[in-house]
Amino acid sequence: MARGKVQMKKIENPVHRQVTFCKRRAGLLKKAKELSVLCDADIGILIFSSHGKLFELATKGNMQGLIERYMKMKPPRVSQADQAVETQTLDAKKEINLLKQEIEILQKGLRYMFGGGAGTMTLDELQVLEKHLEVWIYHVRSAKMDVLFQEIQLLRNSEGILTAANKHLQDKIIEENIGVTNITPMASDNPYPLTIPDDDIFQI
Amino acid sequence: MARGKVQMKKIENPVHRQVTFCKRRAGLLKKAKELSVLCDADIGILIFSSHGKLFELATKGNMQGLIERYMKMKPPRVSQADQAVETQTLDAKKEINLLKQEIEILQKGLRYMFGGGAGTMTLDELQVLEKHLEVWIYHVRSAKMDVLFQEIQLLRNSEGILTAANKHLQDKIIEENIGVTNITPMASDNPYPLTIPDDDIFQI
DNA sequence: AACTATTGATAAGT
DNA sequence: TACTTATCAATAGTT
Repeated sequence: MARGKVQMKKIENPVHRQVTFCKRRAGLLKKAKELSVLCDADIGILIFSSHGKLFELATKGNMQGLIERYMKMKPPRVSQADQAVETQTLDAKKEINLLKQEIEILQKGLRYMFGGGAGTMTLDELQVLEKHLEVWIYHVRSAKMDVLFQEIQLLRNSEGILTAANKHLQDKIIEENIGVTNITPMASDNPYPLTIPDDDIFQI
Repeated sequence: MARGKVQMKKIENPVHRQVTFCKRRAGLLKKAKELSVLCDADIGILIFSSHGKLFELATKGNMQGLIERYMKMKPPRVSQADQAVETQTLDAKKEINLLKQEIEILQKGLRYMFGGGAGTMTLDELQVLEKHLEVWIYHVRSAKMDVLFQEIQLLRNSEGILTAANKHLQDKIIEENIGVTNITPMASDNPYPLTIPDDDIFQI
């Protein structure tokens, strides 16, 4: 280069080094672009400055594509993350297969239970299976109804207790109003508490 | 450069282009090494020739490390492959959950049947089971209908053949009655045989 | 692949 | 930071 050759070693003067870095970096990228155009090559350049700043060039498309292409050609090292994902996917597939098998078994069991034969069922078998299913669904609906009735019963019980408690309270209030006419009535108290009352509610 | 400037466009002559590619590639890599040494930079270069051949340079350590460093600094875009894997994993997880739920319900259904309706299922679970059973029964009924329609079709075909055969027989009888008046008519024979007639039925 | 005329890059100075 | 310029390096075309 101009005004004296340069020693092939790190430039010690930081200012000088920074200037050279800028100049030569620009030159390198220019050369790369030229090579890409003249020879129809696809070139990617990554430059990390000594301070960790990144400069990049990708002559065609994007750096990502270039890196992926590079990875495809040199896939020896598999990153931990990739391995983890791979393992995860394999595990998932295994689990899916196991679950499917389990379902298959359960379904076969059910079919067997209901007298249905293997895959292709005859009209009679279908008839039987339908009957069984109808029975089953009837039971399920019954169970559902039971649950609903239980809840209704519970609510009714609660209602009864609450109503009784309320009545008791109202009586108390009337009583007090008769005894001491100047006392403010408590009618504005919530007569329907939202919780089931404790036993001591009757000892007010 | 020497002996005339070059146009900044792809060199058409393949031989010429190949030579230039070699020369300039060497020059580019040399410049990169110089920059790396002089300015303490970490540089990676990927060059794919127009024929897809890969040339690479990593001034410090290896290209993998450089790429990983690059990825850390620019992680915004997710590659298609990654996205696909991600989707796959999610799908797998979804499928697993669905299968698990199905198994759960089937198992509970079985238990319910065997236990004669022990009240171990919640209202929601009963609801789901009922839905499943409805779907199942729907499928069974569809299968049944398929079988029935097939049989009807078969019967209709048979009916056509039998009707034709019957007509033929009746014609034969009328014919014979005209020829020999004393022969007893065969009109009392069952005009609709229950089996599909053999070919020789026409040779009576 | 080697040569060399010429262009391009750039180190140092401003 | 940008411009200048002397000098060196890269290389296009040729052998």
